[in-house]
Order: sequence, then C-alpha cells, then structure tokens
Amino acid sequence: MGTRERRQRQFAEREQLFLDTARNLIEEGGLLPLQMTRIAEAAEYAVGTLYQHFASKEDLLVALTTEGVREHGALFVRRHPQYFRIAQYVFCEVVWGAASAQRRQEMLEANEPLAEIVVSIVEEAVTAGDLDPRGLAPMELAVGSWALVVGTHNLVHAEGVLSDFDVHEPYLLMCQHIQALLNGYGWTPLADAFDSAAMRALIDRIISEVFDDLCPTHG
Amino acid sequence: MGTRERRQRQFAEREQLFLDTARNLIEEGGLLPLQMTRIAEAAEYAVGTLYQHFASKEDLLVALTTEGVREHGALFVRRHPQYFRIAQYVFCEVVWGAASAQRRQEMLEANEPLAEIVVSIVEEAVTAGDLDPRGLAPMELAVGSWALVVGTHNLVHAEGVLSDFDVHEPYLLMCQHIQALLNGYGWTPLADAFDSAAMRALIDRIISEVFDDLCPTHG
DNA sequence: CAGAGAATTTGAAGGTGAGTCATAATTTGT
DNA sequence: ACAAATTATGACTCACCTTCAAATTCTCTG
Repeated sequence: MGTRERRQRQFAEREQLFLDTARNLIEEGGLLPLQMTRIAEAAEYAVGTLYQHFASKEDLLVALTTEGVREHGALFVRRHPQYFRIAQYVFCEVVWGAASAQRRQEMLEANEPLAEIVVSIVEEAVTAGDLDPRGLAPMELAVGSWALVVGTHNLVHAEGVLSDFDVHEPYLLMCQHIQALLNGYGWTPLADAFDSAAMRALIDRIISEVFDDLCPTHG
Repeated sequence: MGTRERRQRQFAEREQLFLDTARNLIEEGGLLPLQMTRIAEAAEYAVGTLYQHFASKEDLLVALTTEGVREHGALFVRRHPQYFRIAQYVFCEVVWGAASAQRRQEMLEANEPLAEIVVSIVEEAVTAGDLDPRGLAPMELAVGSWALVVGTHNLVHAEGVLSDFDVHEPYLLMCQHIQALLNGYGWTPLADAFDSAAMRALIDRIISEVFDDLCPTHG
C-alpha cells in the first residue's frame, strides 16, 4: 500500500512550506526578527510541528541556504536577494556549529554538482593549454574566485565599511578582481585587455543579470 | 581639580577590563555560550555596570573586534586566534546592525590607519611603475586582496566545507591566490615565478608568523 | 567633618523567544 | 466499530539579555 509513500510526500511538502514561509518572512522583515513561532503561525501549524522538521532555528537556516545552492545559484539569487545575507550568517561558526550534523552534510552534498561544473571548466582550460595549474588541483584554483566572491559579499553587508573607503560598485570591482586573478594564473578566456570596452560591457551584463537586486545602482 | 579626569581614566580602565574578560571567556569556551552575566561576574562587577559601557551584547562584540583592528593585525591575531571567528560573526548584518551607531563608527575609524598604509604601498608601486592601476583607485585595488582574505576565513570557519573538496592548507592557498591576483595586475614585487622555492619559503614564513595559531599544521 | 545631594553601582525582576512534552486529535489496521 | 499507533498541538519551561528602582559611594559646601 502507498500509505507510507503518501505520508512521506506530505511531510516533504510541509517542509517545503515551512522553508518558503520562512523565506517570505525574512524577505519582509529581515533575518533579525525571525521567530520560530511566527514561521509556524504563518504556515498555519503549531511550533511543535515545525520542530519535527528542524532540530533548531539554525538548522532551518542551514536548510534554507542549502535550498539556494540546490536551485543553481544565479537564478535563485536574483529571486531572493536576501540569500547571501543569510548564507553569510549561516557559515559563521556560531550558527554552522548549532545546526544538526545531517543538515550540514546535506549542504555539503548540495554543493557537489556545482563544484563538479567548476572543476570541469578548470580541467578543460588546463587541457586546452589556456591555464597552467602550477601543481594545484582544479578545486584549489577555483577556491580563489570563490573566496573573492564570499569576501566581497561580507564586506558589502557590513554597512559603511566599503563606502567609508570610497569603494562603490563593489560587485563590478569583484568581477574585475576575478578577472585579474584569472589573468594571474595566465588564464584569459574572456578578454586580454583588462579595461577594454568589451570587457566592461560583459561585466555589466553579468552584473545586471545576476546581481541586479543586490546592487541595483548598476542597472 | 583632576577628579573628572581620574574618573574618566578609571572608566576607560574598567571598559578595558570588561573587554579583556570577555575575550578570555571566549577563548576558554567559545563565542556561543558567552553571557553578559558571566562577563560581569568574572570582572567582579554587576551586570548593570557592564551595560553602562556597552549598549548591548552586539555592541561589546563590535568593540572587541575594533580592538583587534587597532592593535595592528598580525600580532593581535597571533595572540588571539579566535579573533577572525568573532570578526566574521560581527560583520554579519544581524550583529553589525544590532550594535550602536557610535560603536560602528569607531570600528570604521580604527580601520583608517591600516587603510592608509595599504594605500601608500599601492601608490608607491604605481609611482615606481610596478603596477598599472587601470583607472582604479588604490583602495579599490586593495579590496581584492582584502576580500580574498575575508572570504578564505569564512570558508575555513565553516567546518567541512573546504575539506569536503579536498582543499587543505587553505591559508597557504590564500597566499598563492593573493600572489596570483597581484600578478594579474602586473605587480610582481615578491617573486616572478609562482612556485619557486623562494616563493614557497616566503609564504611558509608568513604563514608560520601570522597564521600559526589558526592553521597549526603548517608549523 | 557632617551631611545634603549628585553620581554611580547593584542585582533582582521583567521581557522575549527558543525549545519541550503531556495531552488531544487523527490515522491505521483488525 | 474500536483499539493501538502515530502525529499535532500550544501552554509551559527555561535561558539569557536588558532594565530600573533602591542602595551605595562619592563630592562638595557650610
């Protein structure tokens, strides 16, 4: 009999409902005033039910971030500009450590398909002779750009830090730095001249497509 | 009469005592179980007194991080390996936003001397013809390395994320990426060949001097 | 140096919100 | 139709940040 299956499906659906509800609440009011009771209320369930899905508030936040990774980055980010703010918080030791081991594992697994794509791109470049790996593994090379993206988001979210140093358009800058980093590895797949019109146009296009919500001044 | 001055001095001393006490407690037991009552207890004052110095727990954490910036980076980090973990947490919107405006301002100001040094180094390089700024301001160029450092710390602190991708020795890798980034801007002040023995020795020396506590495997 | 008055310290009480668990409601199997 | 098992509920507990009225200490004048 399919009872068990139906049950599991309904359970999964409810988990999704909780996640969607939580995301909506965060989008409305931010991460700070997020309360478990409110999530349960808004989803029209009792708190206890919510806790059958998530071991703790942190657990729920990690799950929310994992979702973002699963639904391949860019599109999700466009739809949910709060995503990186949550992600930054989630990867703080305090929060990451408070989530359940299983939830953390799921996050790591969700990253794998994305990592494979990145690795295959790097491997292609090495095979084509476009890139000298200098003894580093593909993932080790990719970590540079990854850290640059994560670091830029961090600096952006600390209101005042960058503008205090007259750094505006941080995401444009980030793209330029990534380009420089790749150039530093002898990889110039997009353009050779750093500040050519074509390069800037490409950066602008990427920015407007991916980071528009986060950084709307770049139209 | 110097009564007022003495008072102010004693007040400042007590603030320092609170900060030192808090740092010690964090070093002993981590950030998660840090309680305002415990800080006050350990410093042998009442909670109310603690709150005459800090508007909130977040306020105290920002002050703690600001201290780290003031006592020029490297040495402080060596002595207090927890520093970057706290800093990562503090710059999350949730915490940063909960601190008092004044405390945030102090943090920004504490950064300025450091920023000036960085800017002057970049300017020197430009003047010497070692570096083509490509229309970017010195600080904009420096933000690349800055973001790389911040981003690397973030990835390191999320237990499992890097090791899941077989990335070990993240701080060695970070140094290599910074080197590549600088190379990408045509700046090769340290060494031209990326993986020469001299370069690695230098990286190792920097790591052991600055990040030893954070990443002791590099001895 | 007494003693009024200002300034400071104190810690018990208040408030908030995460997480629990005994009870109620529902579903399943006979 | 009913008993047993499963699941949902939300009032309650508990931990911890923050406040504030009372107690204490300090300052300055007569």
